[in-house]
Order: sequence, then structure tokens, then C-alpha cells
Amino acid sequence: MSIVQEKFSYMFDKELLEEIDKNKVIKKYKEESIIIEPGQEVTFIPFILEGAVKVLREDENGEELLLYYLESGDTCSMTLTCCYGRKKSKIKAIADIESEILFVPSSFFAVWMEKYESWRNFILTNYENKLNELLEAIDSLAFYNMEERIIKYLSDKVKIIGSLELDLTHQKIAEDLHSSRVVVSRILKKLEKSGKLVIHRNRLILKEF
DNA sequence: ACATTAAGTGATT
DNA sequence: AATCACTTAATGT
Repeated sequence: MSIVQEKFSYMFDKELLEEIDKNKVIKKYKEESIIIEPGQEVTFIPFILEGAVKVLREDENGEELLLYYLESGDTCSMTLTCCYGRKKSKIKAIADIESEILFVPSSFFAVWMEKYESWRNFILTNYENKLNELLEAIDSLAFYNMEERIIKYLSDKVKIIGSLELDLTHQKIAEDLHSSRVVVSRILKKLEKSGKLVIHRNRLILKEF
């Protein structure tokens, strides 16, 4: 059984699976490697096979804000928007952990929309999920204070990594939340004092998450 | 032993 | 909550 069938068989028709299989390119990305950047033309539809991908909004100065993660079985809704016609990416995507992504030329997008019900369902389901996560990101930004945002960030990360031991620096957290390292350090120190986590260099060990 | 990078902290806005 | 300026601690060479 091919890797496409393993990951996507429950979603797609046999015929669609074969089309994907025939036109696929599979790439591996190491942790922190960039998959796409704002302004880059979208020429492929991505399917996440393994790992986790961070989707970030980035301004012209390179300032970032984490929007959501993509995991196995996901595609990127933001990118798909660009598949009708040759549009440019509005987001930055980087591998959060080592990841494997399958790509199919974006020209198939419109064809499959007409041809396959299972494709339309897949696209809509993904849109719904990512739109919800985008709303969560907005809520977090608008209604949560920094401490709450960091707690959400850490618990999201735990879900993605599947471990309570997170290898990351305060600086990295600050970048994802578009804050500053000093602010993050102070809040983490406070959380450590209240027993929610333990701070090590390049590593956080979470307790109550 | 020294340099580099991560994290801690007081003071100011 | 952000920034500055400085200190302390951990890690690599």
C-alpha cells in the first residue's frame, strides 16, 4: 500500500488516489526548514504526511505571528486559496518538527473540484478546521493576556509534539507570539514558581498541562 | 580558560 | 507589556 493510500484512503475515491499517486512529489523537511514564504508563487497543493508544520503570518520586517499548525492528513487552506490561478502565498510555513509533505501540481485543484465529491468534502472540512483555528488565534490575540497566550501556546505545542518536555527557547516563543524574550522569560518564571513547569536551558518541562 | 548564547532582573516608559 | 541595560548561568571550542 502506498503512503498516499495509508494517509488519505479514508477520504478519497480510488480514482483520485491514483491520480495523486501518479503526480506526486514527496519531500522531507528538517526541523525549522522553510516550506514556503510570503510572496512565493503557489504551484503545488500540499498534503502533510508526517510531522507538523507551523503556519505563520509575517510582515515586511520579518515579524511573525503563529496562526496554526498543520498535521498528518491536513492540507493548507491558505495555500489552496492560491491554487485558482497563479497567486502568491500570504503566509510562511516552516517545519516545526521533521516532516514529510506530498505535493501535487496546483493545476489539479480546479479539475478535482469538478470531478470528485470526496475532494470537495476534503477541502471544505479542511477549510472549516483551519478557519476555526484561525478564530482561536484571533481570540487569543484579542481577548487573552500574555500569560494566557503563553499557556495556550504551550498546551498546543504539547499536543503537536506529544510530550511534556519541550525543546524551545524563550526567544522562539516570543517570536511565535510576536512578543519579546524578556516578557516571555518573566511569565515563564512566574509559571515555574507556581509549579506549572520547570525551566531548563533550551527546554521546558511542563507539569500541569 | 574563553567566547557565545540563553535566561534572569531592575528600572523606565 | 515592551524596551533598555546589565548580570548570571549554561554550553561549546
